[in-house]
Amino acid sequence: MLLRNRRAWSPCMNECLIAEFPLHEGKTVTIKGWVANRRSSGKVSFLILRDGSGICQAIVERETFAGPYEEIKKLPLESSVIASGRVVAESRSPGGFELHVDGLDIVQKSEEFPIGKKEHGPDFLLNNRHLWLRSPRQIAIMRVRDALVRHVREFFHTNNFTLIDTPIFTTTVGEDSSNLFSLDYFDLGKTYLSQTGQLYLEAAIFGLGKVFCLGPTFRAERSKTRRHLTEFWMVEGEMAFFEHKDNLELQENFVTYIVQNTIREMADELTKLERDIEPLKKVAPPFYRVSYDEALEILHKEGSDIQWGSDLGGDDETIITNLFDKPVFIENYPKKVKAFYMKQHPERPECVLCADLLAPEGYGEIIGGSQREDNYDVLLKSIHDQKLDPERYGWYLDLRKYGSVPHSGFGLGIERTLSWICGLKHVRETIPFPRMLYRAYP
RNA sequence: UCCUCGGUAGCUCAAUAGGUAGAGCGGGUGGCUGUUAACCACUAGGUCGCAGGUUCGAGUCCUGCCCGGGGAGCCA
Repeated sequence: MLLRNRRAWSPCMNECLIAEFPLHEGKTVTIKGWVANRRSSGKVSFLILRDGSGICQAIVERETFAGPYEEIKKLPLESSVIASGRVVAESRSPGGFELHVDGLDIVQKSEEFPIGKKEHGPDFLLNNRHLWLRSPRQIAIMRVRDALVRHVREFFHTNNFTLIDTPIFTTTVGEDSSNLFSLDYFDLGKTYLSQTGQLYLEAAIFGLGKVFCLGPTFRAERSKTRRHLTEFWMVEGEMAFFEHKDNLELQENFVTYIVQNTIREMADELTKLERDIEPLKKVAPPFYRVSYDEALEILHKEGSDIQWGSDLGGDDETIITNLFDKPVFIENYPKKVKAFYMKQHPERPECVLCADLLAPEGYGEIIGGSQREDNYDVLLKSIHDQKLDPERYGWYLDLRKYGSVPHSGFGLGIERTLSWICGLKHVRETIPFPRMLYRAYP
């Protein structure tokens, strides 16, 4: 197991983390944590302790324990404690070691903990998200999230990308302003919470070549499905001199890197989440590439009546992903269903050079990407066609005047990707405090 | 915004054809030398989402509203 230093200080000589028990077998140690569960059997009490690094069973025997045995026997769940005792190998204890307690201080005797050992409904759990985060399953998901984000950053840094932090308040909208959260910005009027950092990344490539951003993104879509949050995290990459094909190759390498490293490092957590990782092991370049036109053919064969020109719906995506055992790119969508900044297809002006990446097993879209329109006149026309205000895009149009180059980029949704990796039914469990249509508490 | 399902004890749910509101978990009390969401016994706990209506009688039927789940559209 990978041990990280979670201690800021160490006032007790023999204080250690539960995760470090294998190094302290036979020794007397002190741990600080919470009572995750408790059982007793007359003369023996078993406390399941959690300290942030792991869990272990602590055993307190009435005959030998010097402290207030009866109080400990009834200690409410989630009470905070400092326990000292000898570390003993014990196969019946989670983690393989148990603590034979000889001293136990109660830091705080908990009130009755709302989240019990049996099932709860989503409404109750989400209202108690601040407490739900202590559950083994939620702890596992947060660990996988941490690993995923770490590998995302690692990939970009090892591939010579520079991190660019893009603004949260924006006046230039990436797509349709009806889906933006707006707010009053002093005397300047309306400003919006960012729904993408892409336009700003495009400005940065001229100085730095390859750049990425990772941050929260906001969508005021009134959608409540297992795939939607109003606040979610997105990582975006933008590369100068990358054409459409280069963009897809980078994306397959990127997704492969983050998936393979995360499942390798987080095998224990994924087991806890009962995720069968065999399908994830197949994630390797090349991914399948299906054009929008081919996708329509497939869908028509499967009985869909989708017309050319409309976007793929959730059901359509599910049909396609179920036919493939690896992620699938859907390329070259009709221009009219995509954003104004996507580059027109050189041979088919009614289409754009773009691709969405659909994750298998029914998880659907995790990446949206495209080559960007680098021609000033074509871009200006798109802005007009989509009835956007060209004045607000002055700076963005400028980028096509001073050494414009072919360039491409993509954005990957952290929560959807994590949901796929963890095999979850809903993205709400992938973020510590989910923001949804009817939920902004806690 | 639309479609659909639901709201009964702290939590998860049950309540047959309208006829005295139940269980498991959690809480309390007691028991058990090693347990694995431990177990056993006893016990407390309810404005049946809210407001009207039908009825001798409504958790159950009707109307409106509120809150939530799932989905559509839209998207990562």
